[in-house]
Amino acid sequence: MSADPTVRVRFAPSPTGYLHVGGARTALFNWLFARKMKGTLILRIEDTDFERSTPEMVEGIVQGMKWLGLDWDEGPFFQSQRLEKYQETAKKILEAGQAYYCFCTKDQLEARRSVLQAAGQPPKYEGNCRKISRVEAERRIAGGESAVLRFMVPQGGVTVIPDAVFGNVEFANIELEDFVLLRSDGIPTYHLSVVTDDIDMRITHIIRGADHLSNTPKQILQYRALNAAMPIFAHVPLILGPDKTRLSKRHGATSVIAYRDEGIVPEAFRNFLALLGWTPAESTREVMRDDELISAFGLENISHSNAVFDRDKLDWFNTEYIRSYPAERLFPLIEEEWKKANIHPVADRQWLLSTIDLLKPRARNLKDFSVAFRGYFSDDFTYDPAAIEKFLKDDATRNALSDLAQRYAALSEFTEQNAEQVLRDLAAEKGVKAGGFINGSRVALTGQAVAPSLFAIMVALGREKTIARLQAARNIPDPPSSS
RNA sequence: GGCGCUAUCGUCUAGGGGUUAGGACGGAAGAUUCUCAAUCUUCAAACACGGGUUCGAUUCCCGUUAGCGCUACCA
Repeated sequence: MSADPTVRVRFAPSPTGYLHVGGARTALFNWLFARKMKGTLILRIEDTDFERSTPEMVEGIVQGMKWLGLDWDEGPFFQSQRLEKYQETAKKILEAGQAYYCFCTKDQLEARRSVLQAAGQPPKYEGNCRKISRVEAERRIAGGESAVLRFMVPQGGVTVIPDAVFGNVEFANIELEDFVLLRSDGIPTYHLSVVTDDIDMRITHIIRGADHLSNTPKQILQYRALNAAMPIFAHVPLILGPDKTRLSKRHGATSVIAYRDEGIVPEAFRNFLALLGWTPAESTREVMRDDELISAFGLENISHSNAVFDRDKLDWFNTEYIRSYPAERLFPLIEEEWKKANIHPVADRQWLLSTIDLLKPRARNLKDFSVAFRGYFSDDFTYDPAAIEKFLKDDATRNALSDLAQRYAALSEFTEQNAEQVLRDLAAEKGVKAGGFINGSRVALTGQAVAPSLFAIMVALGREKTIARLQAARNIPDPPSSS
């Protein structure tokens, strides 16, 4: 598929207060498609359910999209501010003879539904008010009765959805009920507002979750009634939790922003999300940058089946990105983590950058730089009890580290080579393996058993801190004996 | 219940009438001995079930089962 600047797509979330994972993936696919085609991405907030929507809730969605680096070209538009448009469309459908007023009350409808259900019938609205003529309906409305406007679904035939991912999907019209277009207070339902806006905004491709597939015939019917050009539909499978049910709070974080707070790099999250339900036609490599993702993207390679959100794989992507990022790029993200952890490194930027480079091959998460690697950036760090247990529990080693510290103090030049030589000489004199001192020193210096090469650490920390921490090893409390 | 969608290792997936059914994450084992959550090597692990069609089905068709979705004056 080649660039087509007339392509117009939209991401149309309802304002729930945050951008959830499924929504983010839909937004991402729309974004990838728009960027690939050099088309236009529109952000539209579907806030016609006033009871559940507030303007502030949009902030969470915008924040999530910004974090993910998904920019849009038009909007955000708010459906709550376009109410007249929906009334106009409703009127057109009414004029076309494809809608009618319904005076049934909620209670009546509910009662009828339960009767039908009890009788084993599909609980759909039976169209009782179809027989009320328009003049009579208008007279009753003028008389103060409240009514909804329903679409008049054909009572036979099939509506087929030409879907770019699922192919042709057919629905028998008889299965559809005469759905509500306008509520009794004049507010449109979703079915009316999407169609109105998608036509008005000249949307060419509707890329959205597969949960909308079954609703699509209702929308196609409206396009026909309005004699409007049909967009291309592309329904993308849903994202499931590990138990294969729809992803929800039960499964952990559903808000995209929570992943930022958990130390995930945005590009890693985006890469992971892109590959959930889509695979590039010919690629074996999974770590893909923006431009690769964009040029490889296509509706035709979207999967037909739902995908389970795999946290382990996300963490792997995160590791890959942290490792491959230059320290410069990691720096602002890590600074955020330091701030949150109350770490204020006193060092010049160059030192910080090179230390980040030293550490990043072993990082899996941005939080590592403020937790496991805390000792590199702050003197206020703790010792991992398991590390002490493993490498630094006997007094002989601890005392030897003090000797080592003294020799380092006497050294004319403190380099990796010299530091190693001194340590190995000391071990030889004491008739023990150097490894014991190396591992013990590592724990004394960083509090961790997992770390880069010891002598690189020493030089990074500098002679002063190295000596101080080696000497402090004697005073490290023994780990609480655990069973 | 009705309608729709889906079904390849635990997970994401490639593949497709004849293949040792491929890759990635995760898992296991080994190497390294300056640690490992690093690195390298190796291994285990899948075509849901039943019928067709066919010389031959994991692949095509039908059914069953299961999962998911929709079935509102929610979106």
